Amino acid sequence: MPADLHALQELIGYNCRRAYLAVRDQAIKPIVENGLQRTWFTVMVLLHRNPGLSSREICWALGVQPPNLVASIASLEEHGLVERRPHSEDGRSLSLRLTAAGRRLITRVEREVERAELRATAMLSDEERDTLTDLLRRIYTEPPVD
Amino acid sequence: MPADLHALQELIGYNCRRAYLAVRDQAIKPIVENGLQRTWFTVMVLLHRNPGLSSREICWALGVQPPNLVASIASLEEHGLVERRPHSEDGRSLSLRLTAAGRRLITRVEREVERAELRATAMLSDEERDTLTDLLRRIYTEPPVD
DNA sequence: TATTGTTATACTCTATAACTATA
DNA sequence: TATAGTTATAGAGTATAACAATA
Repeated sequence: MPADLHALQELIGYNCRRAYLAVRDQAIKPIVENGLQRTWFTVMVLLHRNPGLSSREICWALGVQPPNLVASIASLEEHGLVERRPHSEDGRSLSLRLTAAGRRLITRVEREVERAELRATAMLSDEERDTLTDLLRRIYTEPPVD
Repeated sequence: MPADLHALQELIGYNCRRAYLAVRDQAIKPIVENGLQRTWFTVMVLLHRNPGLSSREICWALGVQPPNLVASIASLEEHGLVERRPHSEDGRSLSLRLTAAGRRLITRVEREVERAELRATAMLSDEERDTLTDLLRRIYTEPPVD
């Protein structure tokens, strides 16, 4: 006897969360198979398009707190995927960019993650997938009333 | 100088997660203001429509592991919101249902959470909100290819 | 032998306070 | 004084192994 989930499925937060977990379960596979962690992947995608970002700028872009990025960036540097340089204008900041190895790796992983996401959402048409992405983006880019 | 988030915003998982966090930040307010935790709220909504569910059935419905529900259900019982009865047919199971106080509380909180979700998604029309909910639900109810 | 509820445990993710060095 | 990066730490959330009671 399956439970009646109707009341929960009316909640937008519940649906976002369940869909996120379903997509993540697929997308995480190529990430770990290539020796990365989820946070590393997100940081690397961001640095790929935005070389020279500081740690603080990554925090703003991803909505995470600075202390939670320290270990990830240190690991990325130890693995030779990211390098830290002194910022040219601000002695407090460190300028982050992918190494050549980092660029090679993230190019491949990004492609594999996109394929995994397509598999996880194979029940949607291309148009439905575009609609979904647009609606979701509007929720977190347009600020709430409160 | 805002970072170029274009590559991340192409990823469905990233968009689901950011939208989920934005909605959750609003929906959590009436939950904690009424002395509940997020997990308690979800369990209570489920029990409201499905009196008599066992702990294991709640795990199936919510996609969580049994050990992670033990503390929540114990707390709900201590607070007089949920009661455990021996299952009529299976001596191993415990039948869970809301108390009268639990029903009164979840009725109010559910209404307030719905209002909070509407505020968090006020930039969408009613039709767009329905479309979004439908697309998200299909992702986690229709199983992936793998 | 299998399942329910449970304990113990560990690992990840996230949040806050406080330090240091630079501005 | 304010900010960037960092340390230490604590709290959620989630996962697995193993046990007793029941099937």
